[in-house]
Amino acid sequence: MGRSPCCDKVGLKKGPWTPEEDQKLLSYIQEYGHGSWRALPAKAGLQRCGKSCRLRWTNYLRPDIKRGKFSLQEEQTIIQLHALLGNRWSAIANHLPKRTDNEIKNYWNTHLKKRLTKMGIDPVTHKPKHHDAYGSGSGHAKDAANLSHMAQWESARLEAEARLVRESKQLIMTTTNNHPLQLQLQHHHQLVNINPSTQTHGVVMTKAAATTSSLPCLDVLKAWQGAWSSKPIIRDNCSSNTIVSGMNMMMAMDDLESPTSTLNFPAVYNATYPMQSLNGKQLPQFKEELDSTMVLQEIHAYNGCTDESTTTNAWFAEDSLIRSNGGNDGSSNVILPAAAAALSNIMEGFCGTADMLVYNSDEQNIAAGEISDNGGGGGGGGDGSCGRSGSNVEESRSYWDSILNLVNASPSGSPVF
DNA sequence: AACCAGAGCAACCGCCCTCTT
DNA sequence: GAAGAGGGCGGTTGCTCTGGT
Repeated sequence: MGRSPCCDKVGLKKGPWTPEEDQKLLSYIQEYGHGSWRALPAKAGLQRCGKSCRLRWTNYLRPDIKRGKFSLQEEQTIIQLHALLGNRWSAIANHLPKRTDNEIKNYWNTHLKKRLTKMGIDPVTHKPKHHDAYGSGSGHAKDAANLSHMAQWESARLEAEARLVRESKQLIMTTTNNHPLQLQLQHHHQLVNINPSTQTHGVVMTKAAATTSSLPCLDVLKAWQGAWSSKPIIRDNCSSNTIVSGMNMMMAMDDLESPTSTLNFPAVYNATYPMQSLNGKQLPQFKEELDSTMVLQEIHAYNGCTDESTTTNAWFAEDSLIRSNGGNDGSSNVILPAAAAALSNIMEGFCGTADMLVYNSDEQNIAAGEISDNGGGGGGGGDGSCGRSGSNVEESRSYWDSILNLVNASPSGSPVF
């Protein structure tokens, strides 16, 4: 395809905009709207290409733009969303009212990236640069500090991912069934069972005996396995196949890697995800694949599933799902990368890898180190050994409240949440 | 006061996607 | 279905500002 740049016409001005040009553009758009950007410059009497006009408008002249220093909350939000979304600045900008993607991108590159680097956190992966900060041998104060910082960032990421999963679930719920969702994760030779249908409260994870199950949609899962050749096993109680998914979900299990922080989903998905083609159809780009409904459709198409209620399996590790679904306890049956990712992080918290925040049932009441235990021994995360101090809990709670409020207030058409 | 280096940011470039014909 | 137009997006560039010497 390809086409020539819109600015290659001779005589078109480039470079910084003058106040006069700004005024012309502003006046024209206020009176007529921008309409076709390509046609706009001539109509507005500007010697600029349409693209330049559009950029000037969207990044600078638009009346609903807030300029100036970023607040602490905005910074935190950017970091959180960057951990989740990577360099998808426009998506991030959707959650920062009145900020442009360009501004956020610049701010990230000039401030936040450096700050994270100074903290010993890789700004790309949002992980500590020296991995053994996780290790048991990190008795040094430096490592402890890193761990603390890292836990904060990881918590941020967890929150965002969980949010994403919730939204995905809400989409899918419109198309699904009433089958209870039950999910088991093998963790260090023990199964962790998540069964929202039997729990009304909190993230419930119980260790259970290993079972064998079968699953109609095994092929899809095998594809996942190929993509992520790590060890974890995911079982689905609704059927009887053992599903082996190397999904990054499992990274949390043994090597404590986590998904989205280490890898941007889009990049990973597009570059290495072997399930690029389902039934000869391309899976949606990750940009859109957050629209889980589309993924659901693709997977159904691939599996030839005619009955959504019985053929696929949903992973919903997010608290709102797991907490009482009331009569709506149906699992939507699709494997969502985001869901798995979030689950991995919940598991990560469950395993007590850091003083991690873990969701409780009330999304506005996130407690540090708390996790509901379905009577089976919730593991290290809930024993308080890795919890924050009380004041820090409050601080974190407050922080998350603000973030969640922000995300909740996100535009409905947001491509992310 | 002059010079230099680094930071900050507006704007450009080019790729990609979607929509229209 | 193919091709082109329009626009969005992320990466990069280069100018300006600021602080240090």
